[in-house]
Amino acid sequence: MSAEESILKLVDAGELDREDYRLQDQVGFILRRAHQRHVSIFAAHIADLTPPQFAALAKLRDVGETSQNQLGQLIAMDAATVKGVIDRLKARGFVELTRHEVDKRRLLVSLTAEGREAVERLIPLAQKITEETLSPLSPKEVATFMKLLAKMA
Amino acid sequence: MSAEESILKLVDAGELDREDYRLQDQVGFILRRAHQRHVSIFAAHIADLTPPQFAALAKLRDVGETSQNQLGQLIAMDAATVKGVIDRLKARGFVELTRHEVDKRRLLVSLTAEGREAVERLIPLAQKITEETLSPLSPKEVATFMKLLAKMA
DNA sequence: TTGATATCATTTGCGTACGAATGAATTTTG
DNA sequence: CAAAATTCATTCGTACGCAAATGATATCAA
Repeated sequence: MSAEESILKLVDAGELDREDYRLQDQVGFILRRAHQRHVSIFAAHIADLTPPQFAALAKLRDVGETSQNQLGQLIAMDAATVKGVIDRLKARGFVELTRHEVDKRRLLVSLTAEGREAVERLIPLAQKITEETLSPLSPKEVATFMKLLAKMA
Repeated sequence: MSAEESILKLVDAGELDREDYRLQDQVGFILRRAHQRHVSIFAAHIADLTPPQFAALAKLRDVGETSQNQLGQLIAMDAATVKGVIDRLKARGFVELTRHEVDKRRLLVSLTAEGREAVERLIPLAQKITEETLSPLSPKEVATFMKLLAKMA
């Protein structure tokens, strides 16, 4: 008896319980695996920086000086997480922190020269990472996938 | 001048550096956000269990008793991660651990009655979670998206 | 059979990720 | 203006996620 037939038999018998929910078919599960795969590809190309750390640097390159909180919003990290990421980048000399002159609550983050040099150098690698992550898909599939993924996120 | 024109001007001037890599367009970044969103939806429906914990329970329901390592492979978790997840499920009384009689290295994991009751009760909620995660997409888009996501993961 | 290899589990260390609580500074509002 | 509400940053606690090292057990091969 094939797997198909086996399932149909269970349906008939009203014993589908074990068949109607397959973990490996759920978006959440596959999303998690896709993300894991990406992180692994990232690490293979950029060993000394994590994706969140690179995201912070790349975004700082775009927007220049911002507060820690605002940077967090731009790269989808809550305040507690962003703090850790920025702390580590600061320890490496990639960013520097200054208090906002007017609003003394704010902590302004900006790239150091070294930080800027690092992002510029890494961006070509980041493009390769994106490419490799999407490599199982054809160009047309990539376009479709990115559109739908963005719609969902 | 529109943003488009502004970019074109930069291209002409050979100053495209800041425009040719946009973090928010990279798969890795969007994948991370999509995953975050899913986890958040999950938590809203199932507050007392994390997605990895539920994954372990759901898979144990499918396969019955397995070793910790093998379970890890089935749910895409390395040995160190799986240990923590199983420890917490054990502390809650959802799984029980026994040494393999023949191969004394192996630690067999299986659902307790309480664990089984919990999964069965939660599966309908998990289905809702999948639904809600995919809700920004039309049924046709869902089919396309799931196919491509699986291909990529 | 024994010595090399492989497998299973555990531990350590580091880095996200986020809820909740706290305190300082700012803004809103009565 | 003064009290209430909000914002920014920090800290604590919990939970993945993975690399690397370790120890116990099994398997393979000379």
